[in-house]
Amino acid sequence: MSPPDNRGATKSATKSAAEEAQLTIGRLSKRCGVPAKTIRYYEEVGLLPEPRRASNGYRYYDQRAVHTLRFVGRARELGFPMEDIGELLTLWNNKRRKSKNVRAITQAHLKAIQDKIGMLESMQNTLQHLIHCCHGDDRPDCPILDELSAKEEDDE
Amino acid sequence: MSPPDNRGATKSATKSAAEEAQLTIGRLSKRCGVPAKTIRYYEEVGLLPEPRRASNGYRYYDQRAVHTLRFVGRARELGFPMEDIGELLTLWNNKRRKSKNVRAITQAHLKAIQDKIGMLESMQNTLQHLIHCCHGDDRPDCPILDELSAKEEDDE
DNA sequence: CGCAAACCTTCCAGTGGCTGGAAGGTTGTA
DNA sequence: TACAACCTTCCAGCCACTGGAAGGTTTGCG
Repeated sequence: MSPPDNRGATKSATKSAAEEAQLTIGRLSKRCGVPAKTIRYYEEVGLLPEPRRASNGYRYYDQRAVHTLRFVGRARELGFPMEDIGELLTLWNNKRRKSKNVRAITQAHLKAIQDKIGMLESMQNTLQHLIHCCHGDDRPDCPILDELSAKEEDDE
Repeated sequence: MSPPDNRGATKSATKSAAEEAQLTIGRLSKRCGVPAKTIRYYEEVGLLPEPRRASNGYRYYDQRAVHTLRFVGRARELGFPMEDIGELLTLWNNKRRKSKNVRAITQAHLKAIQDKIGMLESMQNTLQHLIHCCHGDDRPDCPILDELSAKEEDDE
């Protein structure tokens, strides 16, 4: 039932750096800025490997897990979908990778981002125009509603 | 078991325009550019009123439904969330509305859009920089992966 | 008139990326 | 020894659909 080793090594500098501090999920969470729930979720969907379990069932993580989770966290911040991140992790762990594969994933993701920006900017332009046209007072006349309910010619 | 009235009035100009052509969900779908599945969904979540049902169980829609669904469709194209659209519909149907209420909803939505654009542009900038730095060849060295795995100082 | 294609119906499940909460066991601290 | 603060699993929900199964109805054509 006892936790295995020096997981509380944060304050003691006596332990050598080579001895890996084992982290509970809560500590890993704080270190990487990723909620514990999310870490479990990443594990469940196969993005993160299953960590060692102590006899009490607790997950214990090593330093490598910290790096991996930070990698995932940063990739998520850049908006990469989980599927991409899985591939990026594989490439990251493969010393014989070709950087063009990494680049291709990134390029495709960038394009997806740009497409989204384009759509949002189109919405933005229309909305700004509508807001500009609307008096925004106590009267009912409203170009915004007029635009939303505008008739358009329909064939068929 | 017989459909109620002149739902096939598309070709005959003999019927007066005042007589409302009743549309099946499929026809309404085509007229408004919204999938039938989505129309049922909108009804289910209360965004659209329940239409008349013929004795065979089919939904039949009148001209008013066409206008409403187009309104919803356009609002969705502008990215309004369903909750907002519900409020916009209510205001649209209220002749004593105040246009400032419409404007406020639109303004808040615009801000949400702009926030999203800001985040995406930040991602875009980083991604462009990374892609620019990466050779994208057959060698493993990759600034993109370097960036994602960059160490940062951690307290605690 | 018969038959197949094209409709329509309901219900259930899945998408992405978490997030909240319940119910229960374990650990750390005063 | 009490109790907070962890940890565990499992289930449900978010948004706005979308897909598919299983079954009934209508339409168009030979």
